[in-house]
Amino acid sequence: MRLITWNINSVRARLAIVEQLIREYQPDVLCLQETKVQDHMFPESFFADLGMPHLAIHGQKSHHGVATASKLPFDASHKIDWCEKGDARHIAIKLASGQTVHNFYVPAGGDEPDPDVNDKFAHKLQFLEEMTKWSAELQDESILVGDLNIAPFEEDVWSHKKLLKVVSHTPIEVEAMLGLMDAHSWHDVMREHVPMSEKLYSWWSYRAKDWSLADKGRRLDHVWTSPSLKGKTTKMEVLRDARGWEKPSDHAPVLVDFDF
DNA sequence: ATGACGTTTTTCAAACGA
Repeated sequence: MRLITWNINSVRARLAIVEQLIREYQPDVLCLQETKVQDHMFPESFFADLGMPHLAIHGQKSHHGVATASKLPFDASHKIDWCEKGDARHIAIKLASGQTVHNFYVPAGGDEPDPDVNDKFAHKLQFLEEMTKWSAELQDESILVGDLNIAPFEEDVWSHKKLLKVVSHTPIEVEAMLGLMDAHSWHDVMREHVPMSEKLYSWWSYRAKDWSLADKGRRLDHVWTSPSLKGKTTKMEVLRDARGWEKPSDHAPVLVDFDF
């Protein structure tokens, strides 16, 4: 089973590269974040024509939004309303093989890493707290993917020192993420395949003149599994090339092959 | 240190992203 997760930054604006990804990499399951489209306007037939007719979508106007597309039918889907905000940041499907795939878009958190003065950062921390409680009680064998908007480890960012006060790499967020991982003993698939001592990014700002040369990236996208699935992945690759495709997203897709 | 870019909307400016 090949799974790809990708923050697409508007699915309708990027149909051409979604098609390119599906044709070149043939995912069985494709998890998208920041689709930025209401459910009734989602390009369903576009995915069906590319061989992925089975969709679980959770969208809203303008912002956020997640969608999971599958080649094969899945058993069920559900969404969770985190922080009771009524926004679209999660969709889950249950694969025929038994595992549940949770597709997340965690709040970015704004600029100021202080929950007392920045409501967006407070929201991000509350979201992580709810995910932690949920993880502690989670029984299903699960795969958790998506844009979690935190780069937890030193080599997950281009400069640990320079980013310590930048939202996405601050100690308070990293602590929250490590607590979240601990709550279900979530297994970090990307770091299983790339040693902690090596740089590993999935996002590069649009604002850099030459994003690849400057290479000021961050690992904001993640693939985690329940501990029972540890060792069940045969390949992991950040599809960095896609960051350089025509009219790209600022995130690169992350591909993982499972042995089921 | 700043600003750089890109998408969306009852658009042509402002909010948001990270």
